[in-house]
Amino acid sequence: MDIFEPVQVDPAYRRIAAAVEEKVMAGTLKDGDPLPGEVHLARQFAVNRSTVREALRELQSKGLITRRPGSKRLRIAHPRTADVASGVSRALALGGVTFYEVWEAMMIVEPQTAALAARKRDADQLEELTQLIARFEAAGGNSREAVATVVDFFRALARSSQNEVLVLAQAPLTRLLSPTLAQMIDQVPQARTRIIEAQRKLLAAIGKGDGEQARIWMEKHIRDFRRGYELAGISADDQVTV
Amino acid sequence: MDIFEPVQVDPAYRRIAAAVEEKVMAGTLKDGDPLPGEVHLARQFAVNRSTVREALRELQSKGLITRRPGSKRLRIAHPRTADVASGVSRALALGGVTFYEVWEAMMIVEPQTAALAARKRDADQLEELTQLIARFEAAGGNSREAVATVVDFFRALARSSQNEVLVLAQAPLTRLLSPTLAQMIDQVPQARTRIIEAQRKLLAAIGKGDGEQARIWMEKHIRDFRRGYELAGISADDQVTV
DNA sequence: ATCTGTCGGATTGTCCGACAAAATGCCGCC
DNA sequence: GGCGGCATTTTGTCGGACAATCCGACAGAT
Repeated sequence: MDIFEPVQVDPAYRRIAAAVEEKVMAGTLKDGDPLPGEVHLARQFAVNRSTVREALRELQSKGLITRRPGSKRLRIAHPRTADVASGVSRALALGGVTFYEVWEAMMIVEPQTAALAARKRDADQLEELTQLIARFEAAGGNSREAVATVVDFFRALARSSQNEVLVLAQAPLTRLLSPTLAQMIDQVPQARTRIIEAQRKLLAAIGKGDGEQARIWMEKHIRDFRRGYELAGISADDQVTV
Repeated sequence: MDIFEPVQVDPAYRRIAAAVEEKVMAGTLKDGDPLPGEVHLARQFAVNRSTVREALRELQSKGLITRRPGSKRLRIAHPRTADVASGVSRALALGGVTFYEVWEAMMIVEPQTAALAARKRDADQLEELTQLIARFEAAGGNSREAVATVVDFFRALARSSQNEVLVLAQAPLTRLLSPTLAQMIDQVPQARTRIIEAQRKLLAAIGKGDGEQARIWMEKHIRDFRRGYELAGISADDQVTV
């Protein structure tokens, strides 16, 4: 009986967006290429400017086109990690994901990422990690800055794994954790020193290229997070927020 | 010297989108709630309908509002896994991620996910996995259908882990792998039987609640993928595509 | 030669009004 | 109560308009 699929007539703005997206994905339009002006596009697609603009908004929110600050021209862009990660965390938060689920995912991803990083890191990244530890120590009572540093540390570590997929997978996790992380750093006195210790051990292991040690310390580090959260009175069943 | 940050004045359509998004995230607008009509919104925001429409396109592409098929009314929606995953895979493909990176990420995520699934699965999910194996066997020479089944198997397995984060993390990976997976199934004769064997062993381990066995078999399964790709003449350094 | 002020053209952000097609709602009818 | 038909609403798209502002060029000042 179901021979016919529901016919789908996409509105013009959607097809225009799709056309541009297709050209971007195919590499015809490369990163940084300037997009023609709206009137020009409207003429090309034989469509009204308002219609083009709706298509552009869609592409813009996908991160496929962007405007350099203080400029009018739209340019082709490749979505940055931040763009995508924010979408993922939004979806997870709306999906009612609990703190435990995020933590569990981190327990799976981070230790192995650390192990990889230990094997693949280069000198620059080692240097960056070192500086981030210093920055965390310097942050002192400023919990916002402290959290930002921890997040940066995780990200730098993921980048050291030389695997862009892991960088992207990890970004939403830290983003979802950071609000409560701030809370924890404020309320649990020993949190700061434990974080520093873990980061130092991680750095040492990564510096030596000792993947197994890195993995073990990262596991402790993440486990510590959970203990810290419990001490701060945050339940594992609480839903994460953005 | 750099005392002043670049001043940013968001255009109206962006602030409107942000206003709606804020209400969604705060839970004021819940999933399924109908959105007022465009003219109504335009009056509320004291702005032209065209401006509202641009804001709506942006929200739409974020998956925060959607239209039920064959309906005119826009409704608040929570982004589904598919929405977000497509954005992630787009970003990864544009980022020039290689097949090896995706594979490596899968080697990290999937075995542990399988182990979790073995511990947490319920009867329904076990049943679903069983049927998916049957569907794969039935697919026969239809490589499109076969690939779709493999992807569904991975997804069902991730869902069995009862961890929505893992479901979301895994979706882009299989999506990026599937084009080449089809190629491989077509070209490597023994691929099909090996996949079936791995799926059966996985199902058995998960059925018994044996996490360790599930982990081991998933590891073999993923490793097999790589061998299969090599046999099909796909280099690990090839960039993935969507 | 470099910096500054100015000017015209191009482009964007926003508005207005309009219309056909499709969906929704209402109403009378069976 | 269910159903067909008509009026109303809503969306998709169009055309045109205007102020703000960015861009590039050009001339004048230091």
